[in-house]
Amino acid sequence: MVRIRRAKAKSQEKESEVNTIKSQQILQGAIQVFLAHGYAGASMDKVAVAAGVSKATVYSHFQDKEGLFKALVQKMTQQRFKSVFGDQPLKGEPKIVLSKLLSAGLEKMTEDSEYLAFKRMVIGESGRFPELAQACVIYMIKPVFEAISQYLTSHPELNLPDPEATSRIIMGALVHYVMVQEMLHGSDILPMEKERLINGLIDLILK
Amino acid sequence: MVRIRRAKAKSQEKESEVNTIKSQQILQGAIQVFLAHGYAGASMDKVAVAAGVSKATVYSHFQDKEGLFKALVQKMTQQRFKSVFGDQPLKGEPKIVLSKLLSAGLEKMTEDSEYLAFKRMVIGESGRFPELAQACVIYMIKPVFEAISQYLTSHPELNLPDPEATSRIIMGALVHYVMVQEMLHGSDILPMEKERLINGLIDLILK
DNA sequence: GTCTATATGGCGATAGAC
DNA sequence: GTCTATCGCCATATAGAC
Repeated sequence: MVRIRRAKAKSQEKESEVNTIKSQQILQGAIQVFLAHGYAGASMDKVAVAAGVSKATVYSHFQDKEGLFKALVQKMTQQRFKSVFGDQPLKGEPKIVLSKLLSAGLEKMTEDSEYLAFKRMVIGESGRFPELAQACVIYMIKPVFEAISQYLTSHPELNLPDPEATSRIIMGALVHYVMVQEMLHGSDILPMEKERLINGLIDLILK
Repeated sequence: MVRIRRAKAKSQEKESEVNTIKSQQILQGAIQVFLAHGYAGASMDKVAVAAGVSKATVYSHFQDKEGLFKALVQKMTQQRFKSVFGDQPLKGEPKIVLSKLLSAGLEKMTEDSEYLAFKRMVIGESGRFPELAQACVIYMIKPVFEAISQYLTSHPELNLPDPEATSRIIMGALVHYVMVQEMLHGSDILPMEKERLINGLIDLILK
């Protein structure tokens, strides 16, 4: 896993070519393979086939397997945030805004199987690739946390003693629900309608 | 990954020998290796070395790599539940009981690095081993959910319209907190004291 | 730049000695 | 039952032709 590099290795890619069509084509193939098999289970042969190029071409665009993996994760983390949260500024009456926001978020997370596979992989590899896990926190989790916190803080009529803690609770409830129902395949074992979770949350907040 | 078995393969182990000292010794070595490297990254050679036996001995106790992995996960899921939840029947004044329960649970989860590694692995492999993920739901998540639900339900003075949803919210807040701070190494990026989360939760519930 | 072909090594699994 | 030795395969990574 950890490997010696020539001194002064240039971050992880060949820099000048990161955004060529071929590079994107390879990354696209790599996404399929890594999401399906995980880091260790993904082979550079499969990536090459999925991308429609030869294995040597993969190595000419990315330094090695680890570099390809890191480029892949960084790319996905950044392109994910846009879709999870619309660019809505979060304004309006709390009960309605929260209700819409939470159900939209839940729907997005449960429907999007690529998102599920991505989260699985990042969590699974978070012990061996801590920087990638942190990138996920910075680019996906933190922005959502800050948006919700800001909204809650700007509504003092909610009487929340700690809006940031509340924001964490909201995110936790949603993400954990998706984790149990979808990622861990628990929907038959511990069934619960999405609406119950959302209403339960809103009740607690507005009560 | 999926492999053909002789017809009538006996579940996954050699049954009569599951609880021999050698089997436990092998499982102990396997735990170290699988938790450190994940399923695909773990090799039977490493397991044999970690267990202090030869590779052939590993194969004489477990049918193959997949069988060993499944035995390992089942063993860990079951031995975990005891420790996460003391056998306390959850009685007493809500504010105190909840406060103690939540902080004890958080402490256990954040401190126990083996628990973190185990969750990482189960989630990471949940796409390729759905039955193992479900075992985790049945033996670890469901009992906790039911204990909390039962406690909340038995305290109608809390005025909770949906104690089961509330139970989910509590678990979600705690588990997600641990996931962000510890598993994803986010404690420097999104810092928050445990007490703030717990107090935030209790405020919402008792409010 | 991209290919085919290959080197080098580790992997899962088993045979056969004891 | 447990070991050592080995088989056959697939992995990462690169050399060299075009």
